[in-house]
Amino acid sequence: MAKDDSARLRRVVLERLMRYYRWLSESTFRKPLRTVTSAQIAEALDVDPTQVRKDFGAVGLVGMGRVGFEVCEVCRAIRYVLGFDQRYEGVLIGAGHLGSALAAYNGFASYGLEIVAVFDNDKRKIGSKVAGCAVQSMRALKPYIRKHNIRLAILTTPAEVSQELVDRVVSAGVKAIWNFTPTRLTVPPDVFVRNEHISLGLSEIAYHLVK
Amino acid sequence: MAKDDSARLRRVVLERLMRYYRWLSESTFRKPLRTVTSAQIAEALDVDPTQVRKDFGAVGLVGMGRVGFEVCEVCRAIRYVLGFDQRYEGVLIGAGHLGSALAAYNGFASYGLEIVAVFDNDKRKIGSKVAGCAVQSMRALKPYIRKHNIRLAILTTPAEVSQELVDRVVSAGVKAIWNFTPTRLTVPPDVFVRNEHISLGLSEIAYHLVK
DNA sequence: GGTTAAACGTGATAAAAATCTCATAACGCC
DNA sequence: GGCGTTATGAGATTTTTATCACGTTTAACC
Repeated sequence: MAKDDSARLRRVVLERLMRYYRWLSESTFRKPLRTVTSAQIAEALDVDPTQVRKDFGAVGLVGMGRVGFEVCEVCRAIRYVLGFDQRYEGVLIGAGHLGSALAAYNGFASYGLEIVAVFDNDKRKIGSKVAGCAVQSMRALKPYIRKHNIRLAILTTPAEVSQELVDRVVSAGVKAIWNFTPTRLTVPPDVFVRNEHISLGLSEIAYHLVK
Repeated sequence: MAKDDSARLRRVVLERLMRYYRWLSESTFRKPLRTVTSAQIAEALDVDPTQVRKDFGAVGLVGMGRVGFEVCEVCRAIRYVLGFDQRYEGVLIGAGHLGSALAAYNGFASYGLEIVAVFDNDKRKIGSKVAGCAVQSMRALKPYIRKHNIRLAILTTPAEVSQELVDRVVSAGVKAIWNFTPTRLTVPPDVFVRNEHISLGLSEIAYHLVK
């Protein structure tokens, strides 16, 4: 059973947990397994088996000798620790290509996230629908967040305006920002920012391609 | 001057170099600086000044006491090491939302990457234009790669078909894959894969939001 | 039931990454 | 030109992350 260990989990661990979870979900979908061993997971995901056991240990999972771990229990523990079962609502700021792509991606729901509103500055976009959400004017942003108690903002705007928008949503009560903008944001210490910079990937690609 | 050090640079270093480069490019755009100190960069990007100097040292940059580093020289060295000045062509596989977003992003050119063709399975999309490229049938994929000597494939297809597509493009000569699919790909050792999994970000977001 | 093989849990170890400390060098000022 | 200030560069240290090694547990098999 997942016991609540108060020690904060590190980012690398969270990401690995996510990968275990995804693999378990889809592999059980293909062929339901009752149990799984750390070696199987390690093999499939190209990590060390010890790593898997350590990570599982960190979220309170214990396996059985000779058998391994119960798949459904592992999934449950990860869902619990990562908070996938608690629904939370996010607003999407910026209805450009990337914003639309994110809004259209319907896989978020299974991780608890629901995108409930989309905002953009472009008058031509306002009123149009993006993945079921009517695009609203930026003026509506702050009131909306206040009213619906939104805690997550997903940012896909041009870099120039991102800091200003962040200040606004933070002052409205947002506690986490998923930043797809190539900008380092300044926020109060109680606000969490996750940066997602695709262009970082280019550094590695270009480097390996040119070598 | 950027001297060619044969030691392979690690991923973290490459990514930081990219961040330095981006910041330097845009900050010189705002207000041209002739020189910059490691402390200034560190301050702006929230890293340790020593780290900056170490990274610079790794690409052969030397600074001057009391002055710092010459901006244009730093930029040049990073461009050189990361290979931004060598143009390379990539094909985009999958013209969905994310694919369109990537194709439309015109920032890649300044890092050397040009997306020269787009492929999709969906008959309704074939022939339509995505960011200036006519979407082609998947059947044309392999011949195209062969003919134009393409070395990079950007993958934004559904997870189920990604491995099969990878096998095809690799057999056609592709040497690097930028994978936006939530799948671990198997490739020969001489092919480089960079995985870009947005859903990993969700693990951290959900965790922090729920805590 | 006892034996064996397979998998776990964990403390020790190694590797990698980040940070600290400080001697050295260069510019600006008098 | 000498002196103080400031930034670099490199070695030492710490922290984090990953891997190894091994004793323990548990199901399967005779």
